[in-house]
Amino acid sequence: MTTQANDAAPVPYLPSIGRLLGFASRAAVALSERSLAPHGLTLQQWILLTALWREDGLTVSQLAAYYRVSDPTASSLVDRMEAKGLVVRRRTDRDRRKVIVCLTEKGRSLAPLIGAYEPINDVLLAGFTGPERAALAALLDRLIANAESALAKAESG
Amino acid sequence: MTTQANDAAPVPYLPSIGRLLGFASRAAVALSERSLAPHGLTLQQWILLTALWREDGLTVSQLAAYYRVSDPTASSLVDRMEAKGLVVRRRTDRDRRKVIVCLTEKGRSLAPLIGAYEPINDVLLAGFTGPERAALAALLDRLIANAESALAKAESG
DNA sequence: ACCTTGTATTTAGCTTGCTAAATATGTCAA
DNA sequence: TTGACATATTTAGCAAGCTAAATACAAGGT
Repeated sequence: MTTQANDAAPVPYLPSIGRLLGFASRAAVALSERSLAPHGLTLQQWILLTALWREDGLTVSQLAAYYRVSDPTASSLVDRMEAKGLVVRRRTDRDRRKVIVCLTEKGRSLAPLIGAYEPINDVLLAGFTGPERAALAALLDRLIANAESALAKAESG
Repeated sequence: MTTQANDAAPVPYLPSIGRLLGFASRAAVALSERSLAPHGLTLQQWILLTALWREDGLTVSQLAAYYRVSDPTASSLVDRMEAKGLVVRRRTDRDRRKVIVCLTEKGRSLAPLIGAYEPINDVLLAGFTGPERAALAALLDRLIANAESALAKAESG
């Protein structure tokens, strides 16, 4: 991707929607990281913080569900956020299996960044009309539902 | 994500298009891996093979451009494909810096899988009309172009 | 010939995602 | 109460993405 003085014409793409989603997702992540890096956050850390800014003390598996990743993924994200001093883990007394994740003063102080998605959306969706933005979101929602139902079906069957 | 017996209502999502793309992309990857695993391929390996099936002997950076990933990422994908016996690396004589990636007999024998994206598309886009499929692809293309131009602009500026 | 600059790839080291398995705690029935 | 099962989290180990830096070769000017 970096060094490109190639003579040959590029191989054409197959019309695979999964590939397109991958390109779009990576590009969006790269753009988001660009805005968040000055604040010392990665996109994933920002995402978990948006949940905690609205409701502090969520459990690890609630955070995983919010971000739709596996529990181990959420757990290791929390590891790094704890190492950065953004959150602390606390065991609950009601159910000692559960670990709730609580904002530190430092984590809370970044709360104004909850609106950081807006300028990023504006760049990604530049030139999109209102109905086009709504259509894209709706189509993606349907695609996600299709994928998740297919995955769930294969699990049980 | 796995264990879900939570009492509390989930924290609502912010309308971040990047988040939505991430969900969609991960779900699509999971679904694709499901179809390819029986053939011993990951999605990423299948993607690079689709390029080689149509034009054998591409260089590492041509493969990186095709998949729109960094050169190191492509290089390590080729490492694993070589370890699996799907491809071999060969140094060119015209320019001894270049490494071309060539299919082995085993890699070539999987070529019928070049159509594997079709059933996956059908699952992801189940219930989508033809125009909706076209609209989604067009919107994603525009979003990708927006992101890449913003990234390129920031680099030079 | 030599020195600089550019190009192509790889190496090193990090984050993020996954599954499978380990650990710890809770729950319920016999 | 004890044993079996369920739930919540973490650990271990892997694949895939990135940037920065190392390596190796090419090309051009002096």
